[in-house]
Amino acid sequence: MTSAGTEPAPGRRDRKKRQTRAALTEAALRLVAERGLAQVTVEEISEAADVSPRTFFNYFACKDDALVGDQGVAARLVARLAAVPPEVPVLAALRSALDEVIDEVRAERELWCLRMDVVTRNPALLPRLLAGNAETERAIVEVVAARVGVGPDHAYPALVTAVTGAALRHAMTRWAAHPDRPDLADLVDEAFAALAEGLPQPDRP
Amino acid sequence: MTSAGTEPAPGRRDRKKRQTRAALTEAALRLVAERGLAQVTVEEISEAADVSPRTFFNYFACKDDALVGDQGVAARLVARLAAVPPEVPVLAALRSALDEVIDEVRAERELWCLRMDVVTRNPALLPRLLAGNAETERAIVEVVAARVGVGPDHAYPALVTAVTGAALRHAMTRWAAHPDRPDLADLVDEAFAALAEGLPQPDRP
DNA sequence: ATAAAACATTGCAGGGCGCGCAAGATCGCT
DNA sequence: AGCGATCTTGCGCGCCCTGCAATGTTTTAT
Repeated sequence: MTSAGTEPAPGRRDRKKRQTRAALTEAALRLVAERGLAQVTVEEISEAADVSPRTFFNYFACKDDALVGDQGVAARLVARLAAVPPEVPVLAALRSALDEVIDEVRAERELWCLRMDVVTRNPALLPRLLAGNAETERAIVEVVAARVGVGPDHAYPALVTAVTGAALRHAMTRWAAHPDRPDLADLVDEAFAALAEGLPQPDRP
Repeated sequence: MTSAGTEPAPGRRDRKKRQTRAALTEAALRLVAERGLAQVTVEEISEAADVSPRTFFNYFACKDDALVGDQGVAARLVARLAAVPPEVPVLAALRSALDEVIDEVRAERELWCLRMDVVTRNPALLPRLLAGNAETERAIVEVVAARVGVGPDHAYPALVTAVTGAALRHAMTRWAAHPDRPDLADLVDEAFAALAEGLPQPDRP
């Protein structure tokens, strides 16, 4: 069956593209994790992925994108968010929609460990992680606005999007910092719970 | 030793440096606001500020830094935060410490309008605005940790820092978007109030 | 099956960025 | 005035990123 879910047909071409893209990101992450961002050139990454340096830029607009590139996660997040029943509060809905992202992290655990390692060592990359670009943020803002029943120019949707994005990135950074790697879902839950309660100060020990 | 207030002694040299730095940022902002980020070269900025292109890089590590460069705002914010009485809750303390930043924005209103204009048109710059770099964030995290009475590796300080940073950037973006430019302090207050209340959904109209 | 259209990869050329180095100018201090 | 520290500048270099045109491969249409 070729008309399975939503995709029209993979085709050899698309498969090769995905392969090449994956090879480039993996090569980039491994090399940068080893030597540091500045000590790795696009030429070396392309070499490791066995493509021409010019081809690298057919896949990624810049070197950083090979490390934190989105790969359509954002679009799926938006779709998932739109599918959550409208009566669910916004924070809970966002948290629920993140389950899919968390699953993807689980599915490619090693790669994500590498990625977070690279990101924590190059904090300039952090904001670009997961919904870091303007287009994605805008899309999420619109869906959130629709959920709460206000216009997309209202302050609330943008605030919630920015703040929850920060909370998510915080949870992922924490996940990467712990050597024993607790479940990412728990860390995200903690952060979202703190948000929903107004960031109450923890009890002094 | 001229131990007047806090500064040792301005001196002609420092004055010239400040002048040059200011000239570079202003030139950069004006040119980029006019033509767009990609259509302005470092050479043109340096030309407009009447220094050599090489000198530009003695002041800023990259082109972007001339647009969103910190100028020590972060250090003052940290100092200010440490000066807030310990019994004040963290969110209120952060909000209070931001008064100084808000005053600086007021003092250089035109420049900040330009800057926010540039930032909104180039959203990749947004995270680097006001405490966007790793060192600054780390400093704020430490002060917050000390205030709350937990270690700097506890999750809470980092979460609060990341989230309030997002809220501040949200307020500034909103400030820039409004043609009538309401008082920035009010927008920051709104955002912080929403945070403290756990981001309650607004009433549907 | 064969031809045509569509697309991916590559090399080449080039502008711009960012930095290390060393010479010259300027400033602060005694 | 003179010395040391600091700042500016020119030069050169490697790297990033893009546009263009040629080649080869996959897909589609006939």
